[in-house]
Amino acid sequence: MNTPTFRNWQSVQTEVLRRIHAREWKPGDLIPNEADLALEFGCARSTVNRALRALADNGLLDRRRKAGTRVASQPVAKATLDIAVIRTEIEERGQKYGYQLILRNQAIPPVAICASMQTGTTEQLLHIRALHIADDKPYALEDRWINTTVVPKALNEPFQEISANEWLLKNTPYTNGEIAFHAAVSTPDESSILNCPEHSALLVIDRLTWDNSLSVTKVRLVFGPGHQLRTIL
Amino acid sequence: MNTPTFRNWQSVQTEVLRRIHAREWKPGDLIPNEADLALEFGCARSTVNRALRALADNGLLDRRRKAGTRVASQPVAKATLDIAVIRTEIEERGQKYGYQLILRNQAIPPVAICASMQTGTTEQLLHIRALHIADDKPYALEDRWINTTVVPKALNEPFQEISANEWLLKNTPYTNGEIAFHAAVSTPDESSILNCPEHSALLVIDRLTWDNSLSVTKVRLVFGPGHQLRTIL
DNA sequence: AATGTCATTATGTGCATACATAATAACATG
DNA sequence: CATGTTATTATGTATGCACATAATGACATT
Repeated sequence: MNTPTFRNWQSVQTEVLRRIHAREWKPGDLIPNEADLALEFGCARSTVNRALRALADNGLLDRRRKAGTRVASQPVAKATLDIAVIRTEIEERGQKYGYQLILRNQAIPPVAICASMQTGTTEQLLHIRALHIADDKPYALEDRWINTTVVPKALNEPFQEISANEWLLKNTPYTNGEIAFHAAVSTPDESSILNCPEHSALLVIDRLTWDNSLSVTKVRLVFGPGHQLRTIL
Repeated sequence: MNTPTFRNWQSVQTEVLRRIHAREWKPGDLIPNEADLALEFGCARSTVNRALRALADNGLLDRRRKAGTRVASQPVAKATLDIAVIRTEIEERGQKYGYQLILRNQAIPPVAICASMQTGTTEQLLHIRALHIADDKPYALEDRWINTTVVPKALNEPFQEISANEWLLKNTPYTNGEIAFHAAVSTPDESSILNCPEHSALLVIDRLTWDNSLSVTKVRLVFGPGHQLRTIL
């Protein structure tokens, strides 16, 4: 059997994928080493390396020095959700974006917020509540605390036209963050703002971002009923 | 000022990240080309390329041939959720895993399922309902349809001990899939199985996987109240 | 048997070079 | 002036080579 030669790393990747899908290499199996594959595919080892590294990044292969490369036995599917600016998200779906500021003041947040943001319990933060609107219908309720020690410039922003969501993403650097998704029953308050029946099930996203060891902002986004987050595997 | 030399692609990446965070390079800015950066950093162009490519993969940079590399103006945060086998998920949190099969039969699915799986409306599929249990408490309800034309071997599986979730991930190849998250109010049925109050807000994951153009399985996972999906940014 | 040493091995990475490819700008031509 | 051609430029990638590094196993030593 004469194997065709694979000229680029994508085609090598495709062929390796094919073998995994066709179960020629089963989960847990050790696959040939880079040098051998390079020989077989008629390309350089670095080309094979590139292909296998990409697959390992996607969780399909486990690689360890000396131990070799094996097909992941628990093929962990990685769902990558793109968290964009809400305005962009809405506009990309061809809907009209609207925005309405509900509240903007400085206050001492509840202790739970203080604790997670690691700010003092006597420290005032900037509190913003706002509604994002798609095609004149409520889309998501944003409830945010901003650490003004870290982002003093936020104090000069009215957030009347531009949402804190958008302003912060454009103007504030951050190094890392956490994000969590869960479902919650709507409070009377949320129901009236989002114009939905009480006790609706709402998708909630909590996000907390840090600049090095200082908390920048903590935000809760409550989406209207039926909202879906989707992505491909 | 004498610039230190950067010996590896990670340190180049770190330095580029620093400049972005420090706003030396702002969103939308064009950054120097690879050759210049290589010169500045005292390394090879391929090293710079590796670093910038990695950052572009993470959505922090936009790169286009000839046009050059610029800092992403809409820094789209990418939240990567690892979707593992539920048993593993539970065990990794140090909890005891339990499993209970509720239903296993062959039936013609509702039209909505047929439509999304692109199977005929007269075609019988394998229907599985099962409960995943963490520390003796209901964790998630799995409701699944399996295309037995594609996975005939599933017909020989009792799914009494091993969940369909786990069996399929280990035994069935797939090429692509879709996944969606949303919140739903519990039905009476779900409430009793998950042992939660009626009208609880539950996190629901719908997943549909394909092997090339044939649907493999469609599954709905309904998690108990309070369940969170978390990841880091 | 337990422990330590060392050679071996497979992946990880850096570098110089070459060429491919996409996008753009400059230019020429009708 | 519009349009097509060409040169230029920055990224994309393949290759061969070298060396780094982690993990392993074989072997020796206690």
